[in-house]
Amino acid sequence: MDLVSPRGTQDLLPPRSEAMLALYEAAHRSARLFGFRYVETPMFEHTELFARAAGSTSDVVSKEMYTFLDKGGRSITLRPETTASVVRAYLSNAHDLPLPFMAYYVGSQFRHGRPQAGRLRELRQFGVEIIGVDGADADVEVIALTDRYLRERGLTKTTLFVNSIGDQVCRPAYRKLLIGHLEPHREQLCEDCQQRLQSNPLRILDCKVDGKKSFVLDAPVISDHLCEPCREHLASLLAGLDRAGMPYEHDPRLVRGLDYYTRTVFEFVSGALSAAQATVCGGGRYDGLAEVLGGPPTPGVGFAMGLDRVLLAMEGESVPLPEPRGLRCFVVAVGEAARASAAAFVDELRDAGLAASTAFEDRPMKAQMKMADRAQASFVAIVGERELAEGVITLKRLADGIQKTVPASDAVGWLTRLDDWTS
RNA sequence: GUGGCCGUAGCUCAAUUAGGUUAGAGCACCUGGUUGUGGUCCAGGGGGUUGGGGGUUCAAAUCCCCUCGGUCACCCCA
Repeated sequence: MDLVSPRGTQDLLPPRSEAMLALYEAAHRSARLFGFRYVETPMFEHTELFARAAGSTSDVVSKEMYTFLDKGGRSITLRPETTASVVRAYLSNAHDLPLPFMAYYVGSQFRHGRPQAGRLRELRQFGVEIIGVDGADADVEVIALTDRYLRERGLTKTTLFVNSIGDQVCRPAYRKLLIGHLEPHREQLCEDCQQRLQSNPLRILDCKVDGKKSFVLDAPVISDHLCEPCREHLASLLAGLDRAGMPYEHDPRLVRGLDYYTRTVFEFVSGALSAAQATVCGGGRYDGLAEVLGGPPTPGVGFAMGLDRVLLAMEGESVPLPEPRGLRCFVVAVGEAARASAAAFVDELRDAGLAASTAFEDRPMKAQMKMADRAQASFVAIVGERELAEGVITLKRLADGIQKTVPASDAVGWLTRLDDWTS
């Protein structure tokens, strides 16, 4: 039996697992701070949901999905992203949900690509969606949440890039214009871009190979060819970011792979990660998605943040990972006879809300002290024959070795009112 | 999914250059340094089918093939 986890997955163990947990907890705090409500959607969906939402030409759909037939013969896909699920869930429950619907989620996504650092087959994401608002203030709000979250994690080397990719009105027209500009140079394009000329010409602008060629640099950019409503939306977004004091770069070549994006697109890119996987968070507006899924026209905007990458970026910037709080007190029982009293004291501590633990077996005191140390306990309580005889408990603060013997009845108090230890 | 690099104890590595006796070290882990005190120090100990399979050879960690995994770039995205 091979004991390694499947390709592209990882076991998160202490202390890294606890750093990830801290990211989850912070995600909940941040989202709720902005008024988002927690949602859970299924880890798998009917394949059709993702196929319709993302567009069958996108890479995510054409080659990265974990798709299988269930025992009823249905085509099922492990979620590669969650926006489509949230919108589906919204549409099917719209009659009793408030508008705007502000939802957030935290969880795993699955994409079958070739793994490398910062690109896993099971990846953890934190995301939010605002459904039902078409004004740019909603866009500013989700960006502000991301910005705050990343800053509070201690990241300083991230840059926000924004752009507008137009809507159903101006994008097709721009697309035609762009193809017209590039068509005469077809022969000079790389193999990929010759394909993209029909499938996704906007991508050619940020192609690693062709992006620097003069006829590509001269190509028209979408932000110069937006329709009036889209132009206003972009202006309003940028004004909002300025007002909120968030630095950004307007990158007219920033594009998005999923078909449902309209108008606003944005990315937070970390300078602490290798360039190919440096996007820590991506998002944008998807005003066309609800209709694609068969619902009424419903605007939406959101982001998805890759928490595995956030963790890597923190490590890359040498941000100290949040220290998990250890035990308040490890209770050492000296001798078999003391174990019952020790167990009772542990229970008393837990009743008082203090994390406490003790050895599961009668072990030498030295070994128990070592256990306390490794449990990162702040204090050790010693319960032995002497203590039992006198009705006291010996407390030791591990950081400096200061030790006090106190009445057993007040021991919990000593471990609660830590200011008594200032001596 | 395409191409390059890599794969020795839990971790970081040595031994691979021209195949040659029981594959080493540091850190980590466990146990001791007597009778009630962790984190330091000292001593000892456990742990490796050299990712796996096949081949060449008297002999393979070392050479060849396949495979699995990691990593970097691409595709694309978080």
